[in-house]
Amino acid sequence: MIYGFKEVEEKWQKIWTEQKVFHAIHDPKRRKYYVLEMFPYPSGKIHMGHVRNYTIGDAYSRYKRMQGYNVLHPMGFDAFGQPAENAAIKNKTKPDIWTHKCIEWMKKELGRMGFSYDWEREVSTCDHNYYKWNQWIFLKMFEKGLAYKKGSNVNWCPSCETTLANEEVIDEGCWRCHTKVEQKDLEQWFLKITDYKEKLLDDLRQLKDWPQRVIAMQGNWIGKSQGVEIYFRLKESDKIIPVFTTRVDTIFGATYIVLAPEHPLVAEIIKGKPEEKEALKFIHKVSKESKAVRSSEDVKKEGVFTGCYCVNPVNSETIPVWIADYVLMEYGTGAIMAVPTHDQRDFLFAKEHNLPMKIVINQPGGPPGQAPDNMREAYEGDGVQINSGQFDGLPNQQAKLKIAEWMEKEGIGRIQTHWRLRDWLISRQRYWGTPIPVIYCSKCGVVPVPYADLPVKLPKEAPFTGEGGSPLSKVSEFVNTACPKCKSPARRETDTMATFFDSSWYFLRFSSPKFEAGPFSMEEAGYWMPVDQYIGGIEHAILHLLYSRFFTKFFKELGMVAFDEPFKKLLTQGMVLKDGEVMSKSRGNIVDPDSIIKNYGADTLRIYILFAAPPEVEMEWSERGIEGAYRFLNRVWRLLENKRSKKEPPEKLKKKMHQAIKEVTLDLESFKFNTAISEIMELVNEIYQDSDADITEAVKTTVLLISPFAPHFAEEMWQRLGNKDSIFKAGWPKYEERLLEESVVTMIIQVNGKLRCKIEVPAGIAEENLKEIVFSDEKLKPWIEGKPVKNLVIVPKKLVNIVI
RNA sequence: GCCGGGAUGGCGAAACUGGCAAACGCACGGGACUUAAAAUCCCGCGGCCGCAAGGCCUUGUGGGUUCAAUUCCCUCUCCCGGCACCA
Repeated sequence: MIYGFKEVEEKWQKIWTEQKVFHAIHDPKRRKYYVLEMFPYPSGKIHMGHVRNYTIGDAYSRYKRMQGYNVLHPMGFDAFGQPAENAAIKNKTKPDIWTHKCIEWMKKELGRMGFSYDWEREVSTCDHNYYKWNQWIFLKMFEKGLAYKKGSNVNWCPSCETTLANEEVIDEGCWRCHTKVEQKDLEQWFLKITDYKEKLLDDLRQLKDWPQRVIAMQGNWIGKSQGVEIYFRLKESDKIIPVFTTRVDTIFGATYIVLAPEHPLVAEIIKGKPEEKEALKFIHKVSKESKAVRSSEDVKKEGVFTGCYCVNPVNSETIPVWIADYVLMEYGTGAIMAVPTHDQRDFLFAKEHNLPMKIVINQPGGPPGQAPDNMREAYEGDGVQINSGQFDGLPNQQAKLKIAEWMEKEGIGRIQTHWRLRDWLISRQRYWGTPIPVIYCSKCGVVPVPYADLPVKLPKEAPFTGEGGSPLSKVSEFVNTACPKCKSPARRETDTMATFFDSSWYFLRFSSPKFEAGPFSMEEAGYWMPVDQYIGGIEHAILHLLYSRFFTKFFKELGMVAFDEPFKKLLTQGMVLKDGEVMSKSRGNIVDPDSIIKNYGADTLRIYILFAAPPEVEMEWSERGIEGAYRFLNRVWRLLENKRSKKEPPEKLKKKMHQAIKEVTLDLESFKFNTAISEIMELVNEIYQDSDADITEAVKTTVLLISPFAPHFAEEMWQRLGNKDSIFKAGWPKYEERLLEESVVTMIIQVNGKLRCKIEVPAGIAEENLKEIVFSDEKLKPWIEGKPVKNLVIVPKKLVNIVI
């Protein structure tokens, strides 16, 4: 008998849909559980990555439902974005038509996998009922000064023809198309995420159930570094040059200072100096170098002397001011103090340009008072201060604090913190996104669109030529409008929002997807949120997860939510590989989930993908593995053929059954689907061993345990076992600890830590009796006979270790 | 360089708080059933020595703690990821 997956899967999918089995109802009396998987971009086809992500979430949410939780498990589409525009250009269609078609396709494919979504809560970010609230949120941020426009040097992807946020630049390339990113000076809209940097960093500590690496990545990205800003006064003009350092303990060793070539003071201080010409030449040369070239490590550090001197405020020494390409304007103050003896970069530069050096930290164990001339590299480690005035003799870590405090008191420095995180650039010069709800009036300036006028709808038509420039700017009916304040002719903003804006709060919308008085109902969000379990790819470790945390903190400030963090637990699932590589069109190694569903059924695919590896590690695709999963389901299916025996099931089967319930339950709690399934396999193997007895209970249990993983299969078997109602109403099986207790236990007998034999004894055996049995054991004789026992370790019910 | 993660049979992996290393599956070998094949069911399956009983070795490297280490501590190597001329 072979399991007819096709009919079975279609049958149950139809029943689930008709009976709205997965519809979540707001009910504060019940305990809720919110399981969410990152919603997909509707490309039209689901890939194995989606299958893995959504199977994990589905299995877990079905399990939680069976445990009696009121489960929210919604799905939607991150539907704005560039591929729709590209498709429009390529296929001569419109982005919204293309997108909606893709959504339909994808819904069908998701349906075929048997995922238990509440489709009544579906949201699509390109729907104006959704993006209206993007605009509303933007206006709120604008009111609070968190959304602002400024001209600056921004990342530009020449292929996508749009600006990018810092977070979207990966290895100097565009996150979407990998094209090398260029720098451009443009006026753009930013969100002041930096206002939340401290909370974003500190609250990472709350996220106990997030993967370590995601926490680490966000921490790195936010990049807090504590140090001191020191004021150097120019010798001839009294102008102050602030520099930032994290090594204030080395300040007495500063023998020159260096400005970035772009530093605003440079032009002023070199003016009229004999060095001016050389300096200008150098600055010009550096300005032509790309960021990538300039920051590559093997490039020699170059620089020129400015002709100026300044004063080291701690010891009044006069030191020269240089310009060099290894100092970056974007970080710190764009100027550094150079301590060649204790910073490797400064060391190399000083050697190259014959600049003076002074040791101020004594290397422990090293020759005391070593001359800088003998140094081969800078000493960056800890040690004791020397040549540092009143701080001599202090360990440098202590000196760091003392010097900083002293400098603050003297007014020559200030303790300061620098951050890597920059404000979030959200303007995109693209059509298929949320219009930024702002109007430019020649009289009134930048005017936000009044709330009552939302949504600012995207025009249905726009010219998609692929020739660059924002398509919206070419739609005159859209662009030309009246100023909301003075009614005179005005222009609309034609940039749209980055799509990461859309996805920064969709999890809140799911709580009340049709709410009309705001982005979400505070009452319903208050019940469902935060997301209890979030599941998605590691590629969003910074981007989406950081932005969502930022939005949540903003909503909290507005009093719209009561929590700090949107996602309580996070699981980042591993990628699905084929032949050791990521599946991709360009590699031509894609396995289409649909073909697997056709040949083996969705349940086989689900079981396979959960069984092959733990969810968070990458897994290698294996056709053999699929066959194994298929074989396993059929093996379970054949249990239906079993002739009903009246023979009492043996003790070991009952025990295995309860053990399986226990293990599967524990494994599910910690997302160890692979071992959960292996435990069910063991149970099935045991049932086969005892198939001459009455196995009804054991089979029932097997089907219940397998139901979160292979839901159609389980429903069908459940029905054939004589049950009328859906298995998902049956409740999660319970185990009895009592039945798991062994009356006879196998104990391991070790001699000097080495396994020598095993004995079976009653579980509650007294130590004295145990010793007696052990020491009279024939097999042990050769090992212990005639040797004095030095120690005897007894671990009850487990082992005895005889030390001789 | 800093931060985070990892390394276990031919392969994917398992081992709870330190207590039988390799569960479960894949691949492979053998047997049963069959005219035959497929499917299925049963058995074997880390390495070395041995007819066997059994013994010795084995969780990237070297060391330590412990009666006992895949697990804890230190050293090193390699792999993956993030940040980085970041001052």
